Amino acid sequence: MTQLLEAPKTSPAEVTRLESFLRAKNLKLTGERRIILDAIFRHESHFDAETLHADLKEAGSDVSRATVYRTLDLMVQAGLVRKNSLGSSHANYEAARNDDHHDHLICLGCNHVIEFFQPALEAMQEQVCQSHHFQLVHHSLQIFGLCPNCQGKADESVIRNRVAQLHT
Amino acid sequence: MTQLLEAPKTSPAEVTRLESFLRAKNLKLTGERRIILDAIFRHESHFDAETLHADLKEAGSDVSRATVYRTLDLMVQAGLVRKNSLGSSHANYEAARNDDHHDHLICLGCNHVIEFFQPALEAMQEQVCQSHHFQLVHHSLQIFGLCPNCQGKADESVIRNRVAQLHT
DNA sequence: TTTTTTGCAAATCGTTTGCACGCTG
DNA sequence: CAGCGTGCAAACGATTTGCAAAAAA
Repeated sequence: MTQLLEAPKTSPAEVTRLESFLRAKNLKLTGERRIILDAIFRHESHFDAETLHADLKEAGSDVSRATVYRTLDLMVQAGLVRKNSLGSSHANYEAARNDDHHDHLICLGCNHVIEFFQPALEAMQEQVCQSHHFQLVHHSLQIFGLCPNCQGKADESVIRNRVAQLHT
Repeated sequence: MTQLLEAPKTSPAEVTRLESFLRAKNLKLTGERRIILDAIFRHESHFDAETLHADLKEAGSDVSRATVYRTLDLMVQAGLVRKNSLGSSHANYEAARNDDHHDHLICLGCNHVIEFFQPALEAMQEQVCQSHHFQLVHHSLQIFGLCPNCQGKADESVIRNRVAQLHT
């Protein structure tokens, strides 16, 4: 929730990771890539390409929208960023700080996102795959509903409608 | 509007369900809506708006694309159709034949979709919600990987790339 | 008749791309 | 210097919308 306006300081670990990814692919570490990586890791939570682009502009870095998209893509490939939709029709991203895989609870009332990790759930998915002789590569679990704050307050029909429009 | 000539046979149950939904909302049962409902339930599996529109055209029913989209939306609200993305950037739909909720295994090699239902998995999601005082309304679980046929055959880097592009 | 629906085409939204120029290795 | 990267603006694909004409209640 805290918006950091100061102190960029991307952890050196991330820069290093990006560097080796780029080197391995004969790609270059440009100023724009540094700046974007930095802006990404300044976000505490989820963000989208538009927001990121706005952030950069506000910070005085006029990186083009095209470059933002291209770079986000690159970061995803490098494993530095994760991409989710969270039910919306446009992509959302989050910095991959550790290797902390998690799933999401998404509030249909206020759009608040809660992250959770449940090993038993993961294990059971593995099991499902095994029983179908299916080789698991990736999975996405999104749970939509109402956070404690929004329970009772939300209009039933509005919620129904939102559910019908979800892009999941 | 044009009439279908061959063995439509939407189960009367579906028509009835649509009728009562429409009546409850003071909406009208038009020829287009009948025809589209019919086309939807003729699909065994998943389909998208474009495909459905093409089907209709091929069958001689020239329903406009706009109406297809509008009607799919309506059907989702009526609970007659379910909407998923299956990882793609456009919406996919499937007729809701019973109340058979299920999740999906999606092959990154051939796009084959396998449906599964695992009660224990559902229960565990309920549990996660409870522990977060979160009121579950809807959930979406998609597992991406390789079906038995595609295992071994798929190019590692191609798969990696597809995963990065998933819209989930 | 009154109200909802349709078709059309234009508009939107998020994202991608071709190209000429600029920068990194 | 050879490529890769960037900005720009135009292109894109999926979906939505305003409006006048057409159909249902």
